[in-house]
Amino acid sequence: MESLADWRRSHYSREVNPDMNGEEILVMGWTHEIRDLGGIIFVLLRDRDGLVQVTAPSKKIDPGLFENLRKLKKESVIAVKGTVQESPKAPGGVELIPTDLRLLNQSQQPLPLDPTEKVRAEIDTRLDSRFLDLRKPSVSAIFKIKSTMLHSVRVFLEKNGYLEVNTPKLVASATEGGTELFPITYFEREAFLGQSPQLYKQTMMSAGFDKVYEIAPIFRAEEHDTLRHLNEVISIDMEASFHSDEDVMDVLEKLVVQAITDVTENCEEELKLLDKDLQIPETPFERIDYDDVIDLVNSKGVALEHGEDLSRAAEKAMGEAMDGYYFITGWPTEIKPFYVMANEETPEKSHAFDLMYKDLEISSGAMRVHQHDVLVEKISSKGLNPESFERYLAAFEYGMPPHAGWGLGAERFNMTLTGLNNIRETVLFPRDRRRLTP
RNA sequence: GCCCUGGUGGUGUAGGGGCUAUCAUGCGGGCCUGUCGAGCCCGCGACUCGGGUUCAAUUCCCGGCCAGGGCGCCA
Repeated sequence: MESLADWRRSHYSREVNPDMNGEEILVMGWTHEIRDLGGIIFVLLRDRDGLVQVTAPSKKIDPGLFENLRKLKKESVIAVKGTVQESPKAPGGVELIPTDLRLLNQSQQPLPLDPTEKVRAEIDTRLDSRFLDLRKPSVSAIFKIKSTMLHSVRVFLEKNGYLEVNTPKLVASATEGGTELFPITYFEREAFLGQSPQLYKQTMMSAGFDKVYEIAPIFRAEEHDTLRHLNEVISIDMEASFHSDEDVMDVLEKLVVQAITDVTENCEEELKLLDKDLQIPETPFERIDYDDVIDLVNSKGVALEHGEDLSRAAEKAMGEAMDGYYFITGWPTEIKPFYVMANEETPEKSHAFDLMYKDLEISSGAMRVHQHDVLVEKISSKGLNPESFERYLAAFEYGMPPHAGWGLGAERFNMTLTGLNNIRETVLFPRDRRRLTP
């Protein structure tokens, strides 16, 4: 093992090109593969951006260096100094003729999975050795796309006057109802992990922040065991004063289109690695009323009664009938949370909407109740106790503006960008019913 | 939580009441100067755990644990 000392990377693999012929460079990374042909050794060095071939012909390099290259193990960390050589025979038309090598850290053998992907591994094996799994270019591509998407979302919202806020994830009580919460010990009291920033972002409307967003984890203690649920996910949440449901649906579809545009422009390589042909959808997205959803689903032979949430079979039927992104509007008031505003003329219908991608719900939102007395009434009618919402309700007594907002599941959105069907793939270290490590 | 399916070298698999347990990849060693899923030769490495049936269980039965898929819950 050798020390890094004064060696510093001069180039990432992706930056090495034939125009640099003759240049002295220094690359650092992992030995992805070693092909020892006897008189010539090829070492594929991998870094965050890709691969570069180090070519060592025995006659042209120092014998000691040649022996050290021969002894390298897969996935060891190395730094290579060398001369860039333009060569039509090399991958990418360029290779590095080494002049010096430092073995910075050795990797044990055998590896718990194969980063070259010659032999595939199951998701469980992959998650157990996630650090190695993430070295695969096709896996890290998912997170480069996620990073690009999140950056795009932030830029879009900032440009549109939204303020990024951070609300507590340690909360005193079950807020919205609906989902189970994770209880935790908070000194001498019981507390919970937050299921949603909903009540806080509404409070920010009363605080006069006008337009806010938050990108943060939410926790759901449901024992679900599916390809599209996790117990910890990232929620992209926004709330805007003096906005209706229609207004924030416009914001949502513009944001989705912007993120897709940015990903197609900046993640060409990553999309190719994932074999995903990402198309920019047209706006406005199709809007379909809940009543029509019932009819459509029933016409497909799937039973669904008015007043029911969509079953999995109903979602699948919708996925077959609809193409890409679409909104479901006009949800029955009774199956939506207490903070959702009912329609003025037809109070059995609400101002709530879901954004779907084929058979996957990726976002839901609504225009909210902003009148204190109506809210108290709705909390009671849901079987909840208004007294436990005292601090939240106070914000509605001193000038709460009309407002609307939504929450977009970052991982589910990412699934639509990458074409993956297992949500676990889109989280570095997923938390599901069984998995709490690594 | 329910239903279905499965658990075989490091990884991914074939098989199946008595075998030396299949193949690929990997790993170790050897040969090889243009590999790019390099090639060739030699070698290494495995039946989820507990109980039962049986002369004999990795194989059949029961249970546990774990996993995959579906559903439910949920977003």
